[in-house]
Amino acid sequence: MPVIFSRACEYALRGLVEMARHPEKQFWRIRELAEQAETPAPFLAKTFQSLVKARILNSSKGRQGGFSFGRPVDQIFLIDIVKTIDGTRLTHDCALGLPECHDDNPCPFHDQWKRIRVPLIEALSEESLAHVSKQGRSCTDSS
Amino acid sequence: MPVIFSRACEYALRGLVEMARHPEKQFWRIRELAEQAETPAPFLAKTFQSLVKARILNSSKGRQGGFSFGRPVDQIFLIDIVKTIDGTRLTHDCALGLPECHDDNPCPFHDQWKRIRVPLIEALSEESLAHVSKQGRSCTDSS
DNA sequence: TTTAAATCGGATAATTTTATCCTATTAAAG
DNA sequence: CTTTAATAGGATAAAATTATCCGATTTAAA
Repeated sequence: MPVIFSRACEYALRGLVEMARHPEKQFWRIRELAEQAETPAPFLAKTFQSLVKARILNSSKGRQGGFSFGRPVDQIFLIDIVKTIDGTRLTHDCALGLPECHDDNPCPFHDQWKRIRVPLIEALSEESLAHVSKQGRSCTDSS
Repeated sequence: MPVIFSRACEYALRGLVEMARHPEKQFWRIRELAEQAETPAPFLAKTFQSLVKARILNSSKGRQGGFSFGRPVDQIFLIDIVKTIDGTRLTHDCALGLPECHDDNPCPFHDQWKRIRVPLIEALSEESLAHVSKQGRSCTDSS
């Protein structure tokens, strides 16, 4: 198991950050991007289809085609990407897997998880691709 | 995918909480416990083997056998259970899946994830089974 | 007009996780 | 001593996720 995001989501985030780090590039071909982000190209391609449907990315077929952002990177937030690919499990579901767990019928870990989940949602909602892409290092940067 | 713990870990936590809620019971048979915790019995049994190895549980074979706690429930912390079953991925690994990501070579999401992960580790380290089992409701309680 | 190069999307394969099964071992009850 | 009932652990099955493949479609260059 991955850490908190699915592999698909990890790969998408890595790819999108890589794109955001190179604003001079208009269109990214999936194979080049996958190489930079160190992700399996066909899997990243599949995942990007969802992001196109969600209007986070534009795609253009044919020669000179590729992917570009659907809107400015300071208007794309991590929560948009995570929800598109992983859905709402991280933001809505019970940490112990109990479907009937809600605020008015809490599982034993409900309050503790809520204290973690709420700041996590806030962080994902506030962090734009523009900001995140300026943090840390690129996958393929030498340390 | 589950939320943050693996299914195995979700089931273990639910089973252990159920046990802790009934201190009058000396030994739990796996089938009865699985029923109470609403988990698949053979899978819970497998998972409990790890907890026995980790000395969190005792087991006793044969007639009248079953599982009991390896130490007082106020000395068993959620982090012990999570680490036994899910290992250190939640506490150690990079949220973007990059193996080379560390404090001195951070991925773009490293700091944000750290701000979530550290309180999560603290919560898991401070919450004993004794405390958690007094929170919320049992799986099979009616609301 | 033809060719080359890109995504799209359905099908399939591989891997991991989840779930079950069965025999062996153990211990208490009869 | 035999039977019964429990866990241990290896083998297997099922399901979900991850990964790949290939033909169809699209677009620009030759």
